[in-house]
Amino acid sequence: MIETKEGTPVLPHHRLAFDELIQASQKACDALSEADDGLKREVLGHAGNRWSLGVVHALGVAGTLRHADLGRRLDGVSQRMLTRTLRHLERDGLIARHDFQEVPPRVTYSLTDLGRGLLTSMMPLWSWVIDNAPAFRAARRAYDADSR
Amino acid sequence: MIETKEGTPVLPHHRLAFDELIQASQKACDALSEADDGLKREVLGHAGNRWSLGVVHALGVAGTLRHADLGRRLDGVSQRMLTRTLRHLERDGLIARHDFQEVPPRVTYSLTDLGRGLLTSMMPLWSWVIDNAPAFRAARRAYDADSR
DNA sequence: CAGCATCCCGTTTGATACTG
DNA sequence: CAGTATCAAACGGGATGCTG
Repeated sequence: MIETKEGTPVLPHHRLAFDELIQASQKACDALSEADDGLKREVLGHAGNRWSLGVVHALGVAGTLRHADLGRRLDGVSQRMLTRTLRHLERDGLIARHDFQEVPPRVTYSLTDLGRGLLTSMMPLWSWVIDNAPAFRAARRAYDADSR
Repeated sequence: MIETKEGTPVLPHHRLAFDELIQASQKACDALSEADDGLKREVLGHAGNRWSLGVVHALGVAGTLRHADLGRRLDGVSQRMLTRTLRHLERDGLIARHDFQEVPPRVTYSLTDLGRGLLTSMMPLWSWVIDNAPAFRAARRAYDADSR
């Protein structure tokens, strides 16, 4: 069983600065719930997707890339999953697909303004994950050690 | 086929402010790749999880909640999925579980500092999604109309 | 080159019933 | 009350082969 550990700080009451952020978060959630609850996870779902963030990031850095270029930059991706990912991102308006209608085929992908917005909005979260990577690993170890 | 539409602004070159953010993103990605590439998606994967964000948010607002309380606040969740979600969040050190060892059973959950950090770091992304929800729906409609 | 079709596997999610 | 057990369905992800 997992108990509250002395090393894990669990404050009985919130800090004031955090409370303000919670208020904003509450408002944000309510606004989303009214509009479309599914949309939230659908958009944020790209974060949990294995390749989506890699594609968005690669396009952000390179500007415009072809299918094969992306496949080379994303280590281990199959054509099938790359195509699927690109379709999903395109469907959500995050990337733009440009088919030159040539033979041999030439298709390029680039970020839309929406895609750039997502990338920039992800930045704080991104850096937070990096800063707290050690904390995550420590939590994992503690959990695994405890459940043994 | 989906072509680049006139209504979808696709800049051939990047804007300067965006470029700087990309630089930072590049650095962030490199830092993560060196450390542990899997960790990134694993942590961010909570965003794509159906109930994780709801749990984190509910605990952020309420402070401390019991299993049944959470079940009531998350509309449509089954006990099974709630338990699974709580275990995953606990394993990653985002929430703390406190078992009072009483009869009848009493178990409470609350955010750890790490969980609070995630919630606050998600805020910019959160509000961005809300601001751009109409744009997403428009993109969806355009895509669906085009692929018909 | 871009990407679709097919088959396959493991995970996620859920409904229902049961337990300490 | 706070779970666990079980079964079934949906989805994500990958390997391979084929097409315009």
